[in-house]
Amino acid sequence: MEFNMTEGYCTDALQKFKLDNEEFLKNNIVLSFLKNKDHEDLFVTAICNPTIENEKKLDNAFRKFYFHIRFISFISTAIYFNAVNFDKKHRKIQQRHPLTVDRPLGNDEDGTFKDLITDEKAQIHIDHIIQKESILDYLEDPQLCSAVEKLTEKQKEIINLAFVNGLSDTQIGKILNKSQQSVSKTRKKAIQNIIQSLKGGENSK
DNA sequence: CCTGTATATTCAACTCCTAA
DNA sequence: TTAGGAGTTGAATATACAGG
Repeated sequence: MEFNMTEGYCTDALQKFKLDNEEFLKNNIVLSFLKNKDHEDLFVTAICNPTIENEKKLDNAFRKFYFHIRFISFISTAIYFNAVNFDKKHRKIQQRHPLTVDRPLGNDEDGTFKDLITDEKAQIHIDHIIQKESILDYLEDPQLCSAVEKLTEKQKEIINLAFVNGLSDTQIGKILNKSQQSVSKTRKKAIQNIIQSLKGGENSK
């Protein structure tokens, strides 16, 4: 670390400081701070003329500089993790809702990608549609429908079995391979969530 | 009153997701 | 990367109620 010694009048003081604070002057933040000409001047002045005012000026300059560094570091970390989270979320959505395959194949060929794919899971079984009743089929109130739609898949499944099929907690537990207590709790939680949603809807009016 | 059944509650442990 | 919140679970226990 070489200081600006054009002042010349306190070379000894600066040399002494350098010797006494070797480790301190190797610190990256300190080095970075002193790279700025104004900071270096403040630093040299504070050593050559160590009045309270000069030290205060140096302190304030360092505080500002340090805040700036921390702020940039925070923003940079936040951007990084947001990017990671966004990527994770995006991949997940893509996994859950595969991209449309309706795009034309191009290359002068007729048809789309879906014409080339046979996916058993994508087959629509009319029996399933007819048999699989949902509680939503029985609800007319849009707010209530929206509240039910907000529930987790587990909660919706249990609500359906309990209120559409009229099964007991124990029976539902057997079907879903869960304990009766677990079913009871999830059902109750679902109802609480519905009430909460409805209350929220009312408040927002 | 006792017993059996259904349901509710409490607690600790766990996973998953989100925000920082 | 990590802390914290929400959701879920099973075990243990409590409560309600019908029937003998």
